[in-house]
Amino acid sequence: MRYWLMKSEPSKRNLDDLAAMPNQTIAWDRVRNYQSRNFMRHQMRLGDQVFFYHSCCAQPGIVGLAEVVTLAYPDATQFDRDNRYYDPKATPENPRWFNVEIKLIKRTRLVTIKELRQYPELNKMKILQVRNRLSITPIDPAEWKFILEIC
DNA sequence: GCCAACGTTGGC
DNA sequence: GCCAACGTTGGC
Repeated sequence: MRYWLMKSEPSKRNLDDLAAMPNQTIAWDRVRNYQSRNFMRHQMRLGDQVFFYHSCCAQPGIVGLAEVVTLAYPDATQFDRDNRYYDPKATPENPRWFNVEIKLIKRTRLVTIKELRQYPELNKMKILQVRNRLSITPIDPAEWKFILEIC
C-alpha cells in the first residue's frame, strides 16, 4: 500500500464536496499534468491512503483522510467540448488524461502547511519544497505515520 | 531536438 | 496581487 497527498483548490474541489458525494466518493479528474497523471495511472492501487490538502486559500493544509477506491480510468472531461478541461488531442481510443476515485475516510483537524514546516521529521516532504507545483505527491510511510499521529 | 515564449501554480 | 519556478508548446 502506498501513501499520497492530493492537493486541490477549495474553490474547485474541497472536502465538503467530497463529503456530500454519494458514497462520499469523488473522481479526481481534471488533472492536466503528466507527472501527476502517471502517479494515478501507474502507481495508485486500491486501498492506497490519501491526505486531502487544500491549496491556494487562506489556510492551506491537510483537511482529511481518504482512500483510493478505483484504479485510473480515462477522465471524461477531456472529451467534453464544453468543458474548460477539454483536450482536442485526446480521443476515446487514445485518451491522454486519467483519474482515480477517492473515498472519504474521515475529516482531520486542519494541519496547516505552516505547522507542517515546523516538524524536522517532515522537512523532506515534497509539498514543503519551495515552489512545488505537483498536485499529487507520494508520501513516505514514516511521514504518513507521523502526520497521522498529529492530525 | 532545441529553446524562447507563454501559461499556470500557489505560498506569501 | 506578486512573482519565482517550471511544465508545455511550437517554430525552427
